[in-house]
Amino acid sequence: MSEKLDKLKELQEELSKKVKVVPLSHFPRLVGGADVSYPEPSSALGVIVIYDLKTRKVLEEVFAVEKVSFPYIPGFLSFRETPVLKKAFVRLKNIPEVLMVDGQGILHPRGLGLASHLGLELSIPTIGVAKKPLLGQFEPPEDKPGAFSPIFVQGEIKGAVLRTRKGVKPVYVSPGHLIDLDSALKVVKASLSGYRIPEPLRKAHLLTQRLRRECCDYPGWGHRQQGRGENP
DNA sequence: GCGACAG
DNA sequence: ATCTTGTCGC
Repeated sequence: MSEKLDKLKELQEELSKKVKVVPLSHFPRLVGGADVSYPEPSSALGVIVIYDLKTRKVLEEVFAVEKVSFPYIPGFLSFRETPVLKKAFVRLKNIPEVLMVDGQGILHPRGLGLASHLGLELSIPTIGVAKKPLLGQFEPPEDKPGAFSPIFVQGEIKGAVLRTRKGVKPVYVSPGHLIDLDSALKVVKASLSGYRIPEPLRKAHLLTQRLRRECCDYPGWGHRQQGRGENP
């Protein structure tokens, strides 16, 4: 009954070999934020927001709805959320230099968290920013914004616990694809704006929740651009 | 065997 | 993730 997962585990191990952990060549200006909500148990709503680090404003927002085709199983989140996020991604006019994803990167049992899997399929740099730990050994970081401590997995540093705000629970950062931990931390820190969640992801999450209730599904859906209030 | 376990 | 209001504290 669970040989299916064994098959997927092999796939993850195979794909993880293709993940590149390297420093980002240039500091990014356009940072994306990707998140998913569920208007109903059978459908997923994916959102990607493009945030301009220079102007500190949202440049573009896109979303997509897709039937859920996989259950939530810790360690296999990417098979559930990657489809709808890819669908939303192709609707972007502006391609982000790096995409922050709500979930783990290489800090995963088989080195292929949602951020890594998505980055691999999109061939763009991605960063995993999770609100809870999935695995690893670490010490709590100091209660000061920007403070962080490494997360070890079998003696190797795979990510970091980052304090984004004083007196608030930290977030778990790890490289997704085409980026390393140092670059990832720099980007996440530069994307903070006083809240626990970095701005690109926070904006994506807010939109994901707003659209979830605004009843969905009708022609003309899927695209939102700066300035204009609604859909083209 | 038991507990943990991203969203 | 989702079901859900008020309340305590910086």
